[in-house]
Amino acid sequence: MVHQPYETLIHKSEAVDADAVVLGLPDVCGDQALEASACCKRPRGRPRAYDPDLVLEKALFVFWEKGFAATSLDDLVEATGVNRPSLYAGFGDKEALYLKSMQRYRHRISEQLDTVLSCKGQGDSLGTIVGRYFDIMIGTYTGQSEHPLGCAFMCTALNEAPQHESILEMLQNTIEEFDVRFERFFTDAQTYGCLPPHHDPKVLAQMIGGITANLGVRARAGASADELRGIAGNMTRMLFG
Amino acid sequence: MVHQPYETLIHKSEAVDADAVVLGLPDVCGDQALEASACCKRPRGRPRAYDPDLVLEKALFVFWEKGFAATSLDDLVEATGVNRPSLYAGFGDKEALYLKSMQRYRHRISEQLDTVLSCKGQGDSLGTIVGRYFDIMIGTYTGQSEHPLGCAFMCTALNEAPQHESILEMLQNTIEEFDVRFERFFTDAQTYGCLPPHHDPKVLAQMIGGITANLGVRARAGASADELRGIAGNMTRMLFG
DNA sequence: AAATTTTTGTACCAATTCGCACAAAAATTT
DNA sequence: AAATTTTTGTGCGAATTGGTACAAAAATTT
Repeated sequence: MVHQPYETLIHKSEAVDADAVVLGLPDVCGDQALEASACCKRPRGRPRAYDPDLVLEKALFVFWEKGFAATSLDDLVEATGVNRPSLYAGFGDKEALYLKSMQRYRHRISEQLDTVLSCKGQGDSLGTIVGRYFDIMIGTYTGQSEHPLGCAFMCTALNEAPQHESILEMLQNTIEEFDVRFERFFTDAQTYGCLPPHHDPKVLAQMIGGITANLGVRARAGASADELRGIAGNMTRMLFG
Repeated sequence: MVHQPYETLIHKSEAVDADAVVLGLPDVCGDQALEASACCKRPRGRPRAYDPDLVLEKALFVFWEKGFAATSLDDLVEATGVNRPSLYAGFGDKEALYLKSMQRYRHRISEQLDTVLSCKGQGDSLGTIVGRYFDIMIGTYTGQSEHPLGCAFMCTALNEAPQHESILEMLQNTIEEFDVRFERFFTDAQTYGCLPPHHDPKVLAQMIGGITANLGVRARAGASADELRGIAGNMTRMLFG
């Protein structure tokens, strides 16, 4: 690998790594590399040769495919191009790297939901909004690889939850965030008159969660995006007319 | 460990291992031990010192809790009390042992469903039948351990599916069996007049699958049986009024 | 009782695991 | 240019991994 600070490479990286989606996300290394990109001046020591966000993206992909336990540090080194001590210095041990990768995954989806889940009663029916939501999830469940990888949380975090307290907590937080988000969405829909008042927003939110889980499972089992869209369509039609 | 053929122990085992449910299930070792219990005569060599079904039950529990990859053979030896070469001789390698354990899990649930899922129009409403089904699933998701372990398939098989063809196939078969089973249940319900004809049995089956997945996930994240019953109740009421 | 057959249990192997020590490298600061 | 600071990269090491060889044990068969 050529020795070159990642700041000089990152502008080319979008062309070189077309499949790696680089998004602006909150700080992921507690260190100075990010401050360097936020602040004006470059930090003191030798500059990092990698882009932390890109590393997390590639690490996420490996974890997503092989699971946490079966992913070795050699796998991560090979996938990210960053050698072991640098990974440790930058992200902590394997568990910390996994958590940060998953937080990135979660945050990206969360931002996508921001753009889709807003019911202000401006003409879009609930069904079409929920349909758009499912399209996004189906996209991430099937679009990251040749073979669909399903939901990264269900497929990898569930497996580790009993053995790793931190992963369990992350899982709980994610579920909680999901629940309140959709409950709020449906209460908003009711106040804007898009949803009849006899529906219970909490129950509807749980229903959405169930359907989402179903899509994530089926994707991991090999279902195509078209199949999943069919299922999601059936569900939305059943629930919202 | 005392050297003693398991045939002399198995009758006491129900008292000794009260938590280990021993059910009659199809052959699990391709060998002769089972033929010995089916046939009259004892086979030729040294008799097995373990009960294959009990071993699978204990192995299942370890896999369920730690996942396939993180479960070591030492874990299995400790949990089952059977040493390594005997495990290999009796069940094959780690993957084969996992598959057999999961088949047992699957088969046990399948038999429980047999007793619950039969709609012949004999007074039980669809809601109560489906409610009983959810109770069974909640039982297996929360009842095997102090901490709920969730759905063994979702929590462990999903994780391994992309890396182990055989596990992926088992997962696909399980989903397929589940789907056709519930689709048939709802079509039967329609023919017996328990379900209005405007419902689509396939869509309802997918809905049940989604809710089940939701319960399995939430259990793994620590939800109590009561919480899960609340969710399941909301869902059944919403669907079957 | 000797021969045969199957399981058991010890001991081991090669490979892989995660994590780290330490010197060289690459930058800024003085 | 010397000193300082941080990252890189080689290499290692203790522990664990899945799997097996082989002799002793425990049964039936002859």
